[in-house]
Amino acid sequence: MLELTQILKEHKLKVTPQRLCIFKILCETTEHPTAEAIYNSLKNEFPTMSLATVYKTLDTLVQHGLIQQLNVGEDSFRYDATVLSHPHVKCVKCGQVMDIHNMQTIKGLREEVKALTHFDLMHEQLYFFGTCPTCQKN
Amino acid sequence: MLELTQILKEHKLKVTPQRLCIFKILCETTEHPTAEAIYNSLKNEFPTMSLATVYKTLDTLVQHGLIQQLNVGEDSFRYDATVLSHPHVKCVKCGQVMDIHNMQTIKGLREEVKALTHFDLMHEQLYFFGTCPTCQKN
DNA sequence: TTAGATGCAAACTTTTTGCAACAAA
DNA sequence: TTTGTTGCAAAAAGTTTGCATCTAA
Repeated sequence: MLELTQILKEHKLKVTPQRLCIFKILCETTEHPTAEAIYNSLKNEFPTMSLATVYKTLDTLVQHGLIQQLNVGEDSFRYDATVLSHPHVKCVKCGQVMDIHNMQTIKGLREEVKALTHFDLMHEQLYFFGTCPTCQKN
Repeated sequence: MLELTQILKEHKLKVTPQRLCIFKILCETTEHPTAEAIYNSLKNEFPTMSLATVYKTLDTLVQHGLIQQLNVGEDSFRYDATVLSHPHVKCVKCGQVMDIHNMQTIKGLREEVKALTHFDLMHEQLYFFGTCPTCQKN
């Protein structure tokens, strides 16, 4: 928590309990929650917290590069505290979204895209869809 | 147009002027339009066309695997008549979304994801972001 | 003290739904 | 004739905005 306070200060953001708590939730979960999900897991601790504040805070954190916004083909956005670009895989049965880290083949992929399109690439969003090991058994 | 009629019939879909026209627009463009954009380009020719019909038609076509829905991190969905899975690249300056075909490195990517996650993979959505050659010059 | 954040309600955007009239097969 | 489609309006869902109050610095 002290560390998160520090990070917010470094970005010249006022350190409020609401911000800290939203940021903390994102850092501690691997579930890539939506704004609504974050709001629901917070409103016990912060009964006066409003969904608008969640959205404003998430927007602020995205603007400062502290979290990233995901778009997994759903009707709402998800958020991820891991800013380093990494692919995600979503289970079409249970709906969970998982990170995939340490991919070796991405570098080659980027190079091929660059060669084919002549774009000056900045970042990418890679989403895979299928059935997770648990759902495969059922 | 005859060909599109044929395709709709093969899927046991009633062939209406609205459906044909929406399907045709998607087949002829490379711009990955949104529902709204399709509606706008149609309402001169079909003054009674409603946006709800566009959405219903797009949904029907997606369900039958005749088009695919894209989610390029925007607030609305785009649609693509090329069903074969292929990556897309979006210019962060001018906003255009382009197809990338004939990627050689995707197969290796899929295999690595499969090995790392043990998911039974079905499809993927790969989006790259950067500056297009035209915008680089400006 | 002051710049900026919160929280409520209202607005806005995109997409979906209900249903009566209509058109393709 | 029957089954499914269209088109309107209303609703739903997600997100943003305006503004008065409040709070961190």
